[in-house]
Amino acid sequence: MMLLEIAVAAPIDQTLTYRLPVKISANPDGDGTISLIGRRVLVPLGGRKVTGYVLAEDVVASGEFKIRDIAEVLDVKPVFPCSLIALFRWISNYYHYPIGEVIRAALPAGMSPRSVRCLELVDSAREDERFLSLPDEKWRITLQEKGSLSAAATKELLASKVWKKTIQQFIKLGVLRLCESVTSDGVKEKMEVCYRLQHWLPQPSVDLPDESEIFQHYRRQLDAELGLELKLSEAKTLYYMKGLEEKSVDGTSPRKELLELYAGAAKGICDLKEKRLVTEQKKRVFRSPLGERLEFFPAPTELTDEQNVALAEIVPAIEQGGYTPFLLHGVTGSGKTEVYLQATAAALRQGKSVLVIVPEIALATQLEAHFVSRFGEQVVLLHSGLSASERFDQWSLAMSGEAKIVIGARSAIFAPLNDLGLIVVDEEHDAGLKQDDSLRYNGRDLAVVRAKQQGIVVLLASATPSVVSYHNALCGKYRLLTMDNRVGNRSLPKVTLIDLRKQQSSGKRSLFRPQLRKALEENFIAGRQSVILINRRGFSSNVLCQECGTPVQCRDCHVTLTLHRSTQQLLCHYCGYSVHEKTVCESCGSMQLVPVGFGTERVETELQEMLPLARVARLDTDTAKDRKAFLQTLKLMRGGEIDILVGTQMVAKGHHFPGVTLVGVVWADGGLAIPDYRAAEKTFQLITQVTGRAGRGDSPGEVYIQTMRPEHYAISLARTHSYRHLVEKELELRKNPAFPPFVRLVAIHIQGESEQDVERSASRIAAACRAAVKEKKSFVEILGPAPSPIDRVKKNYRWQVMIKAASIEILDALCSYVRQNQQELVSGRCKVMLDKDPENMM
DNA sequence: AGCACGCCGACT
DNA sequence: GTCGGCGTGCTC
Repeated sequence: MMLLEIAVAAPIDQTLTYRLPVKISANPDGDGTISLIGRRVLVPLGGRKVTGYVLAEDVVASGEFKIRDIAEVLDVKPVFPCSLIALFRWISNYYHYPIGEVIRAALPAGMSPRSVRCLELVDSAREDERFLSLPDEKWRITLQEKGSLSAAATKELLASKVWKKTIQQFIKLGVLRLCESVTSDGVKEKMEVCYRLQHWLPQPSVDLPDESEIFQHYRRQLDAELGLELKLSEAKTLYYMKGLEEKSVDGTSPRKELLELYAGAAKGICDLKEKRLVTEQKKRVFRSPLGERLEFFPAPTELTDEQNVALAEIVPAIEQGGYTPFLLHGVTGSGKTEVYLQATAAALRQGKSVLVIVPEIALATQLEAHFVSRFGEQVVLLHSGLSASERFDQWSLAMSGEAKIVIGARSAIFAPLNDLGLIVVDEEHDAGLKQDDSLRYNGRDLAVVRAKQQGIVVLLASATPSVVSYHNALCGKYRLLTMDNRVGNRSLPKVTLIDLRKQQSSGKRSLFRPQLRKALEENFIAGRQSVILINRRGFSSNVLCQECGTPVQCRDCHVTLTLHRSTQQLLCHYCGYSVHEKTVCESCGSMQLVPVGFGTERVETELQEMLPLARVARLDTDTAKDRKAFLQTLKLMRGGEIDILVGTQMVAKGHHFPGVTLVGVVWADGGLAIPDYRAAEKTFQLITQVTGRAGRGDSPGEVYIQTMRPEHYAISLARTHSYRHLVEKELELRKNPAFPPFVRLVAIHIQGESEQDVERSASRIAAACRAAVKEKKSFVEILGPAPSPIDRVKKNYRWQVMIKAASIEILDALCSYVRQNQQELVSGRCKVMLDKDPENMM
């Protein structure tokens, strides 16, 4: 009797114990030694069946509960390697999320079936008068016509007050019945019918000039050897099969291809099967996600000195094995990709596999081209943009070891690679690495945890590392690698600041000051490309001093206040501090405080008016919704078919646009006004990243930055590319009031349809936390409750409580406390979500 | 999450 | 006096 530790796909914190009954064989193929760990099972839970993930075998039951039998073993081999189990447990514990849900989120969608109930009309009761006399409701007609209802329809019906009772009566009468069935996965391995020749056909001894001679040869041969009389169609089929077999790896001919060559094969195959000359088998096929040919990138003939220095540290670490975290700070254009490629090659030489995490699909596609150019077929792409079946295929390739390199967005951190030797995280500072719904994990942090657990090298890289990561490097937690120079000794672009506060003298007010306008015109005439960045973050309602450009800040929190017109208040979304909207500027005393913000399209329109002949394209959240269109725009830009690309942060990310020589930023300080303690850090990163788009080709780049606050350190330091000064300044500022890396944060989000319930719940949670930490000696602070910066989403009101603590233990204790007492703390139907290390403060 | 068990209002 | 509402609490 074997007991198993199983994580069920339900919100239960603990793992459960189930028995593997003797009648269920774990290994239907007869091999009794293969473990169940990492495989999926179907288990009874309460009154239904759900997917369970086997985490351990031969466990000891505590005897506290009755142990039920597994209903079914769903896989013949593991779907995730056992090395990931420790990561799943860590995540469950760290992010306070049920372990089964963690695994469900980690696996490709559609791999966690559950049982559903369908209402059926009992056949013998088809003519039941009581049933037939029911009103002509849709469900009754469907039942009569099809005999059964879909799971969704059944659920809806049983939830309705009007019909529940009637249905139950008919079930009692034996007219209707509820049938339990397991939802089909949706994602299945795609199988293909293949044929295999059972009799070896010798090549014709002499070169036979035409096909009909070959057919005759086959017929004579088989007649002589086996006494079989072949029809012409059979001989022809054999001939084409032989051709296909020679091309295939495993000596089989796919039915589809065979029929394309020779339609008569449909009949021929049937006859050949009867004669036992051909057998049929089903084979896995893999659907290629590569829509089109990838660009080829040749390997460089030599590396830069800095690349060599970095690799001289990374490669030995990979060869020796053991947990070694690196932070690679390499300016834009310094050739970080080549470092990833060389490091990957080193890991592959050790027989290890490699995981590459990027913040965004578009970047994955770009990196993929580099990796495929160097390593060919061993590379797979794993990201949410793939269809469920494509994702499943890529997953299987990684699991089976056929793919050695996985490139993907944050969820690829769960890639089922065995023998991992290296994890690379590109653009490690990017907020896109943080998942901001349901399980709120940070892909970069998980990369470090996975590397630590598996004792391998992790390489975090960025032109603008996050302040927290850089601080870790300064403290010695990470090994710091620096690349300060661009490949080919190209200089970083010259950055010019344009002060927006200086009044425009003449005529119509434009979003572009003369200097930028002139540069754009000249660049267009010279046939070169430009990029214009609009900092979308500046579009929320902030109040800015017209005289000095300073936004109104919170007294305690070092974040910008948000304008609430309805209440005429300026409100802090961290702690709830508020002032009347008519206030004075703290830095200059001016009363000239005005709300800011302008429309995105206006930038595009104005550019088009300015340069009617220019091909202008826009890249923002609106236009990026369609992934294909988004990638198409990037491709057009890369191919030089767009003159000016306008966009939000998206245009700034590590895209390689070789023809861009001019970059303009419409309003650089817009992002400084967002209510986020990292506003300055993010603004600096954005400007630096977009600046890096200029002058990557042969011509040196120019950058024009329009700003209300040229003297603000985030902007002035970006002008001089002074990353290290920015870090120093930020670290100084974050000591008081304390923010990461000096404290840890958790945001507790409360949302629900009733504003009152949400507010009351938030207050109770905050009060309970305050009471719980009264005695604590080490630093802990509870901020709020306060409405979330975006305080109403889809009919839901949102509030938040923020907890700052010096020790992670206190933070975790509070999280557990809130979760355990949720029932008492939360009123009505409010949802509570814990966000550890929050990235997006909105 | 589902689903069962369990305690208070509108009906026969 | 019953039926049935949906509030708490468990699921190996």
